Amino acid sequence: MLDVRQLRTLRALADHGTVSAAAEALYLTPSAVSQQLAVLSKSTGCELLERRGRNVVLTEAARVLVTHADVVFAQLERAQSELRAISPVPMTVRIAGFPTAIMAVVAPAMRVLRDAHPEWGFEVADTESEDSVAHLIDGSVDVAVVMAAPNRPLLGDPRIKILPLLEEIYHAALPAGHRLAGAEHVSLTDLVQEPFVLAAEGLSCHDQVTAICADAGFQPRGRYRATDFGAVLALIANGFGVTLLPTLGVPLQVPEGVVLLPLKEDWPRRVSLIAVRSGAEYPEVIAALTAAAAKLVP
Amino acid sequence: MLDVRQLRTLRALADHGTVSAAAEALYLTPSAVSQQLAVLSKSTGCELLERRGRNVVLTEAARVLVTHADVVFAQLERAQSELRAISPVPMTVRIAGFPTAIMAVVAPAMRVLRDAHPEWGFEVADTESEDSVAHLIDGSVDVAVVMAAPNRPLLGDPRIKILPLLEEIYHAALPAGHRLAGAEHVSLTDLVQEPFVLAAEGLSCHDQVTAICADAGFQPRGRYRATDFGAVLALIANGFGVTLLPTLGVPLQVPEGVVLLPLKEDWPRRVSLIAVRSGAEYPEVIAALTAAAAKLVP
DNA sequence: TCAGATCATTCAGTTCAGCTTAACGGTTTC
DNA sequence: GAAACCGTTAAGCTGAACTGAATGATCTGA
Repeated sequence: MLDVRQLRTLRALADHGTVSAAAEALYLTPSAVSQQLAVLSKSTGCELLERRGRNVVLTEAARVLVTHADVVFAQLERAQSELRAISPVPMTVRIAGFPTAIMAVVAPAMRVLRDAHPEWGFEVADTESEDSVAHLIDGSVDVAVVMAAPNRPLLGDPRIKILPLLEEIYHAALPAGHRLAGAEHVSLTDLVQEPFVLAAEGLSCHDQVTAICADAGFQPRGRYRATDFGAVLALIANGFGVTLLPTLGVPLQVPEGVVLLPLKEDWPRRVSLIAVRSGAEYPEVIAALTAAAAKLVP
Repeated sequence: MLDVRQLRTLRALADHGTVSAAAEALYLTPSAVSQQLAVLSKSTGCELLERRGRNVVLTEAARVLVTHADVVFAQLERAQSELRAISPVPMTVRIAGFPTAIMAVVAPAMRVLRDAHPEWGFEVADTESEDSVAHLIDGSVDVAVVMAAPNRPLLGDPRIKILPLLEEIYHAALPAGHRLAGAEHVSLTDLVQEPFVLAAEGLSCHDQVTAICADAGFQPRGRYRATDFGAVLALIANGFGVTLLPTLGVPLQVPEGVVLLPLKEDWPRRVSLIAVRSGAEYPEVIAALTAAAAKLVP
């Protein structure tokens, strides 16, 4: 019978592309990965790897096997998930999310869950969405709140189940005395010449704002950088520029000297998703997150 | 993550009822089984066994786990089955069947398969249906041709997939000079006083005939026993009694001195089934068996 | 064009998970 | 009440699976 450990190794190879990378992900040496796959190949009677230069690629047989393996993994998750619900050992939920989601959605949801299940343990990780999904797959996190993005291939992975969470619109944050501050709403085209206060490069908030501006046909000028929204707003309050804030980024108390106006356009939207491992779907956690999101964006 | 080997052990315990019996089935010591299940219990956080006197019984959690495990096993079978089809290593099909089925159905079907796939290997086991199913489950056989019977619980096992094969009627075999030998057909009630030539006790043919007679309200009298149909018919030809033969038991050449007459009643029927492991369904083999059966009983 | 870097595999040596053996306590049976 | 049986535990051992070093093949950049 097929060995699930070997299937897991094959899966890691499919994920990471090279034996070395798979080995690293599994905390093994390349040697061990190579040996495991050799045994698997022998036990199935199929060639699974094909050398392509100094690398290897999966054969058709290996791809078929990976597809089946994913179903097995999901079923094992499902079993474990159901047992966790039966088990007297208190459950520990490990949640990953991007910073604003944790503030606005995860934390309130966890409060509800803690009140309902005081014995549960909670772990929260503040990670960018790519990392969240990777942690989901390697099992170090159970539920992830991630942002939808076109270039996020892992969200199509069969091992991951995706559920919609919320959709945010953006607001423009302006200094109180700004020429546009009196309007009902602001158009992106109004902001072409404005100096922007942006998040640090590499953070998703930075990428999002620049992407939105790029879609609108300009590149945001901005000499000021700050890592969190509080700092960004403080800079804006003092007249250093403007920025775009997604709904979750709007703090409960808008600081003095900052005006938030909805965008005239309705297309720059930020879609957040819940991601869980297929089979291990934590229905209560999902329900709590969804409820918390519904309170913010009904 | 759950260990499939441990799940298999739990399954064996569920099958065999006791740790000792499960151990024997797995070619392990009871100690090993106990230890595996202890580890599984710890890793799930659930009690899986409950002592009941000097035995153990599965808890609810364990039963849930077994249900999930069966799905995993089937999926692993499915993967292996698909790879076998891709593999360049020639397939070996291991078929078990009861004696008459092998003669009448399995052998002709295998001939067709061998002509289509000269490189395939074949192994045939002549076993009673209970054993066939057991071998199917323990993996030592791939396809089994078995008889349906009310007291055959394993046919409801989720690890086994059942397909209809054929339905036989019975014939009465009489000596040529017998008082009933001239009739169109014979009723069971005509045979109440007749001496029967039966198969050896313990063989399914014996049980079937006595069961049919019991249903008709009498116990077959019979001092003569023989293990195979040829011998039975030879005894009948020499006037030692009568018997009931299912269609597959009717040899191509009815020996001189024996008359076969259809039964007037249509209810003593023998239903044969194909059994395969869920997931490993050998479609070509099934097709060949079904085709061979259709030739016999259109 | 060649040296150095990278990658997968092989082989020998080692380690530890998981087995067996042996001993024990509880339960049933005669 | 002794003997048989069953499951669990403890101790020790074995082999499957890992590591590490060596090899060959390939790619890259100077």
